[in-house]
Amino acid sequence: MDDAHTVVWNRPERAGKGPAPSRTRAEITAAAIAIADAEGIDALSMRRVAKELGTGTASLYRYLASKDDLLDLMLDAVAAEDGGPPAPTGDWRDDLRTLAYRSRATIHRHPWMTSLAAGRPSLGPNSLDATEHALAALDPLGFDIDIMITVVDTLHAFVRGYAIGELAQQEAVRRSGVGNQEWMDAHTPYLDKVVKAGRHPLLARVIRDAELPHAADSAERGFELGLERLLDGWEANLPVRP
Amino acid sequence: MDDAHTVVWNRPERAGKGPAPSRTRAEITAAAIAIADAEGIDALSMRRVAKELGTGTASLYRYLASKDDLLDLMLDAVAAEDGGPPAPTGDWRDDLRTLAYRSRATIHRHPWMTSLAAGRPSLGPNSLDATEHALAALDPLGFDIDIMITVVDTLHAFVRGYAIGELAQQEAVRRSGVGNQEWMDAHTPYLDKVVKAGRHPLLARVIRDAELPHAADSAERGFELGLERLLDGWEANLPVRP
DNA sequence: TCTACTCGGGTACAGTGTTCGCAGTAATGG
DNA sequence: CCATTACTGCGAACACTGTACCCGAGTAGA
Repeated sequence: MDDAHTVVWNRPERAGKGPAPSRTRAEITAAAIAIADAEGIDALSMRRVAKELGTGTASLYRYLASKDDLLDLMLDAVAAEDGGPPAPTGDWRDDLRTLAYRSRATIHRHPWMTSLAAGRPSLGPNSLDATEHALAALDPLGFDIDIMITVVDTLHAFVRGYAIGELAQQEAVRRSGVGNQEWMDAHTPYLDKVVKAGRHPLLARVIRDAELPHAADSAERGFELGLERLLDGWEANLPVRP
Repeated sequence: MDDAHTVVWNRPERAGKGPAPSRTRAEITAAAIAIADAEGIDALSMRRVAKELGTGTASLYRYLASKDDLLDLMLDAVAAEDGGPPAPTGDWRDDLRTLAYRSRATIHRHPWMTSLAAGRPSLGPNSLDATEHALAALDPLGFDIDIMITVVDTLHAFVRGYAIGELAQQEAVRRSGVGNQEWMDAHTPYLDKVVKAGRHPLLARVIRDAELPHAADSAERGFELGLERLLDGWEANLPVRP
C-alpha cells in the first residue's frame, strides 16, 4: 500500500493491472459491521473479519492500510443510514426532530459507534451528505451560515452525548459478560450504601421519588424532553425576517 | 482476586492480613492518567503503567481485577476535578454555565476521556458527587425531580457530545503520528474534490463563506452559542411559581 | 513460634495488528 | 503470441497486548 498516508476515501479501490480482487471494501466493511453489531466492538479483530469472509488475514491489507481505515469506513457506512431520504418539509422543527431521532436510532442499531466516534472526525462522503442534509433543513430559516453550522453541531452534540449516556450501561453489561440482573445485583449494594450515607440528598430523592428512571421508556422521554428544549432555545432566537 | 465480580469502588483496597502493599490504587490510577495525558490512550498498557511505577506487570493485578477496572478508576478520578468547589450562587444559569465550562475544560485536559466514556456508566463516587452538585444548582428552581435529572442529563449530553466533536480531529491528528500540517495536507485535496463536485452547495458555502470555522476560537464560540440556546430552552419552560 | 494468609513478580499463553516474501494470475507492450 | 509487469491472496513471523499461574518472601493474629 504505497499511499497509506492518504485518506481512505480518496484512495482508488482497484489498480487496474493484475487479477481482479475477489473482495471489495464495502464487503469487508459490511462484515465488520455485522460482527460489531452481533458481538460488540471488542470482538472485532482482523482475523475475525477474515474468518467471516473466508479469506486469509493478510489479504485484508490489500484493501485497507490499517484497522483504523476499517473503523473509518464502518463509521461512514452507518452514516449513510441516516443521511438518507427525508427532505425538508418546510417545518424546520419537524425536520430537525426527524434528523435527531433517525440519528439516535442509528446509534441504537450500532452501539459501537459511540466508542469509535471519539477521536475520529466524520469526514467520509456519507457523513458529509448527512451534514449537507441537515444544513438544508435550516436553509429557509434565514440564519447566516455560521449560525447554521452551530445549530447542526449543537444538535449532533446533544444526540451523540445523550446516546452515549443511554448506551453506556447497556454496553457495560454486555462487556461484563453476565446478564442484566447479575450486573444490577453487583451494583445495587454499592448504590444503596452511597444513598444511606446521606451525603447525596438529591440523588437519594432521584432514586426514591423520581418516576422517570424506573419507567421503561425513560431514555426515550428524557431524549424527547431535552431535544424539545434545545429546539425551543433556537426558536426563541430566530433571525428577524427582512 | 476472589471478588472480581464486584464493583471496584465497593472492594476494599487492603485485606489486612499479610504484608502492607507498597502501592495504592490511587497511585496506579494517577500514573495511568499521566501516561494517557502525555502519550494518548493507545499508549496505555499494563506493562507501561508497571514500568512507570517501577514494578512488575503482574503486581498490578493485586490492586485491580482487570484493565477495565483501571479505566473505571481513571474516569472517576478525573470526575473529581469538576465535581469540586463551586457551589450554587443563586443564579441557576450561571451555575449551569460554570458547570458546563468546567466539565469541558476537564475533557480538554484529558482527551482520552471521550473514548472511555462510551460504554462505561459513570457510577464512581466522584461522578456521583458531581451529579449531586449539578442537581443542587437546580434545586431552588422548583422543577420536579424528574425534570431536574433531565436538565442535568441534557446538559451533560451536550457537553460530552460537543467535546467529542471538538477533540475528534485533534485526536485523529495525534494518532496519525504526523503533524497538524501534514494531516491537513492529506485531507484538503479530498475535501476540495467534494466541494468542486457541486453536490454539496451548503457545505461549499460553509467552507467558502463561513467565518467561524476559520477562527482560532471557533470551538469556543460554538460551544458558548449552543450552550446559551440550551439554557434559553429551559428558561422558557420554568415552572410557574406557586 | 506457628500458621495462614497476603504481596511481589517472573514466566507463560492466547490473542492482537501488521509486515514480509512468495506463488500465482491477468492485462499490457512488442 | 509471448514476455513482462503489476498486481492478488496468503502462510509465517514479529512485536506487542491482557492476564492466569505459581513461586518464594514476608507479616499479622493465634
